[in-house]
Amino acid sequence: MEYRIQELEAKWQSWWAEQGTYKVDLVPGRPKYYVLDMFPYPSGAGLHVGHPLGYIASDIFARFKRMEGYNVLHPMGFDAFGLPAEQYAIQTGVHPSDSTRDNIARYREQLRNLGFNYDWSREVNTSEPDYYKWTQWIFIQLFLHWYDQKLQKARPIQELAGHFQQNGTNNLTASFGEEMQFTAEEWRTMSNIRQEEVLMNYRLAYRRVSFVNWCEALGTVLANDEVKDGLSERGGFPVERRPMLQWSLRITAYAERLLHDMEELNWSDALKAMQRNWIGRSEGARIFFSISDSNHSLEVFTTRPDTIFGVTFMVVAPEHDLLPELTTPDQKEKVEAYLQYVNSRSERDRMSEVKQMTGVFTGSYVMHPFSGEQIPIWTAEYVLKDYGSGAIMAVPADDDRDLAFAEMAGLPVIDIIDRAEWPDAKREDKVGRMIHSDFLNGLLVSDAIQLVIDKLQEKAIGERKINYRLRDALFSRQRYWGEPFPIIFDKDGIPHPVQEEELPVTLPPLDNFKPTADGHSPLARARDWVELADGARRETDTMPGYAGSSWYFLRYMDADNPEAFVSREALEYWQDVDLYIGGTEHAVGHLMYSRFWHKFLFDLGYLPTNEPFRKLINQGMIQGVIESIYLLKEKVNGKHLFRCAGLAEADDVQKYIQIPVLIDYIKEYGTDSSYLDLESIKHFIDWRPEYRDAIFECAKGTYENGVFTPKGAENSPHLYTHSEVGKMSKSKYNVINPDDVVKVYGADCFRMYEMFLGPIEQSKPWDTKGIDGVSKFLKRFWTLFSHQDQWLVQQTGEPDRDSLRILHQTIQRVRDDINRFSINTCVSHFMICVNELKRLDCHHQEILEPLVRLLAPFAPHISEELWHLLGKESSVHHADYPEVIEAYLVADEVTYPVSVNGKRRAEMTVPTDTDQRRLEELALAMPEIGKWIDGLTIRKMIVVPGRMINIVAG
RNA sequence: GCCGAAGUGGCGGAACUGGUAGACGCGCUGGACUCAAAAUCCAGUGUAAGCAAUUACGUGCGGGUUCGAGUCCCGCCUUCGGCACCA
Repeated sequence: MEYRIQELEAKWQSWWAEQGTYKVDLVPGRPKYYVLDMFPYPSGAGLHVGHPLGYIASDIFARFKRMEGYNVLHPMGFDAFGLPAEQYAIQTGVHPSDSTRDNIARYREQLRNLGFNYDWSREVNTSEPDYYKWTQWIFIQLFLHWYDQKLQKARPIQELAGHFQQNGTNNLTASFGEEMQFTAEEWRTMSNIRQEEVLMNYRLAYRRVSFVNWCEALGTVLANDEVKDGLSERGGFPVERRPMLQWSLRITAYAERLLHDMEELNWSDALKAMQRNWIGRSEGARIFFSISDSNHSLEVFTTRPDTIFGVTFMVVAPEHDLLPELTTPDQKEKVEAYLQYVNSRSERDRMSEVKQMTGVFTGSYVMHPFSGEQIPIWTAEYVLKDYGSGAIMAVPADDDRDLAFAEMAGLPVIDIIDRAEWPDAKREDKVGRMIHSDFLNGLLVSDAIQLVIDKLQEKAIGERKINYRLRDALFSRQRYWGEPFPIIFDKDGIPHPVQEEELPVTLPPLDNFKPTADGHSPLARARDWVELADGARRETDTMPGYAGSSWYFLRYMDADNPEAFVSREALEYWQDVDLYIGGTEHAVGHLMYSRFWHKFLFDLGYLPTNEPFRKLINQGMIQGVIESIYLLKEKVNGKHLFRCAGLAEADDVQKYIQIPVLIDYIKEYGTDSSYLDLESIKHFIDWRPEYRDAIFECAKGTYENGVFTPKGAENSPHLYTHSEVGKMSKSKYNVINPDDVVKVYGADCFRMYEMFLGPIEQSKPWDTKGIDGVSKFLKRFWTLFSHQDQWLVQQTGEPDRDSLRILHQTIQRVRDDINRFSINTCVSHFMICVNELKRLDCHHQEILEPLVRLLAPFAPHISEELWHLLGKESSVHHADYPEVIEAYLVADEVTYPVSVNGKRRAEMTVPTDTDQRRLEELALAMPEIGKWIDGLTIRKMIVVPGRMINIVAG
């Protein structure tokens, strides 16, 4: 029997599918285990070798858990709504649902090729109406609820209306957008429209005006990272910040729980730190400064109320609501000019440019609450509208930015903290004694903070407050390929949720996917769909990419249920995700939104758990090498000129641009000396015909119009390319498809090789240098069973003790390493085991049979084949995990390193049960040791049983 | 700038709680088989000196703790990833 990889892998993949080997059902009484992968966006480029890294690890773990006796849920699906399909549709006219369907088919095939144990009967696709019906349903629930901070729980909006009816805003503990105060009487006399507006201020899904990066030329809203220097990254068109009425989700209501509940999760500290920083909780006070010559007051948030006597100016954000009112006629021109400047800058620009302070005086003043002094109000872009109250009290003596601003604007600085007693303290340490601070003088900072807040409270102009950096999530997109909102506006413009029976609200068919000229979603083109009876209209925005991915892990539990997003029965059994593996790029966004939705559904009583993912592992990225050649920016005699990397770098790289080359054409790809030869230049020209007439120059000569003119005796050019490590992406032409690797080496080999590359958390560029080692290992493993046409497995007699020891040692090591997700070292253990068994010429059934089971999670195909060749009928993947028999692990002898003063000088092999005193005697008696301790006094002997012996002499 | 992760042979990496640094694999060198090659098998392979036994040095750099440090502590350097001028 030969090891025919391709044949054998295809055979078992079909068999597993026919047998439903990986299908799972609820089995009451059997312990569950849920292993989840972050589902992919099915892009046109197909799956590349980076995707499977995490999938292989989770596949191994899921199989391992199943063999240990767990009922394992291990599903896969597709995050199928998204911008690329829509852009492809705009370019080619292919409907996003068609391209998405094709891409998914390809992904599914590629995943199948790798032998993953997904239960495909549970596949989800976020772009299918059966799925997004429930995304819409969850949105409606968010719309119909508000958050009660006192009960720390979402509650139905009717209960809030009831509260208003009875008490107005008295004793209200709701999360809200803007602060409101009214009596029950006032509520009752409000118009219906006004009441709806008020309720909108409290709903968990609500509409508000948000500033977006609007690009007129592209007719669309851009994300922060799509904007560079006030211009769109694509095309370089101007971008302005424009207010738009859009849907948002009140994730801020859950800030405290999102922060607090993280403690119990089995996530890395680094990841928790990222989420913690994102939420950004800070304790401080809100203070109201009364504005001179006005009956308004200016609210600020500060973490340092103790520094109130150091305030020398106030700053409001350029978008602050009160700014127009604060601006005096003689400052109007300056303020407006400044606003125009600010508008041209994206949020990212405003945040990244630290050095240069800008801002203008508004002309108004506030009154200091204690000294009564007049303090000027400025506006400056370093104060952000969405953080705190959008205004600060500036204390240049104790804040670097305020100081920089004061220096720029020529404003005074008042020292208020004496740190003489804490010479090493920095500002952020919050220590010191107050000076120049009236009633605070001499107090410690911490005491002063409390005293100031108390005084402010007495005067009713301030209070303690906890502030979060976290902002509400913008939930509207002006796009086609996303979930439509299940919302209808009546003729008064009041939004109403669609009746549950009418869900899903499906996307209307369209053939033009461009946004409308006035910036509305392409859905606005579908007049018949938008316009309803009685002047009612549908919402035309769609939901963002993270809508469908915020709850998909729940749908897998009960993927086809038409009655509910998931049945109670399935939830009671599967509970939550035990292990979630995915990339760090989703560390904040996706995980935060999922946790928020999960908690919300928990509040409504739909879920039994309040956190979705118990344990999380971030896999590293497998990067690619981007290969490019240097093109001289200036044409030479009207022709393009490409130069070898060596020549261009010796010249001046600024004069060149880099043109990426499809890596298939590169010789010695991924090495320092990757290059193009004659043949590859021809390929390149066929691929990019616009460079047909270009000149290619390298040290060996020049290529032009199909002719190579050598400088010396060479007959081929050797055009060195520029190589850099980066993301694998279609646009860099460096995608490596796992199918190609599988075709040559087989899926088992590919899987084990990716694991063998190193720890899963680590990022590394793809390279196949070591893959032969893994391939050889699998072949050697096979030869333990069969060589040429001979079946070697021996069924009679007892295996020898050495073989048994090796087997059980391997079982123990592999099991322990899987448990700590050290999968790369598992592969090494297997290699060592096979090497040893080969050396011992062991072919015994009692050794090989458990070994097949042990290898099954890693190399499922070869294991299944050998398992059946051993005469088994059912799948190896349903077999029990092999057990370690401790008795076999004990070796008869141990080898001790013997050190003198910590340096290893000799080795000593003794029976395992040698006692400590005897070990000391033997070590001291060794001739190799004698010469090192000669003439010295033995001060101490250190013996670590089973590990080492150290003689301390001096 | 801040936060996070990491620096170990020619390369990927191993060393779980402080205990033989370099497991395992690639590559390389030599040998066996072969007309030859591939494949396979055997041996060697951190650096330097030495015929050798052996010795010295060696985990980014500089200190420290310890019988003993890749691992712990202090100070630096470099690379990668993330980001918030957060009041």
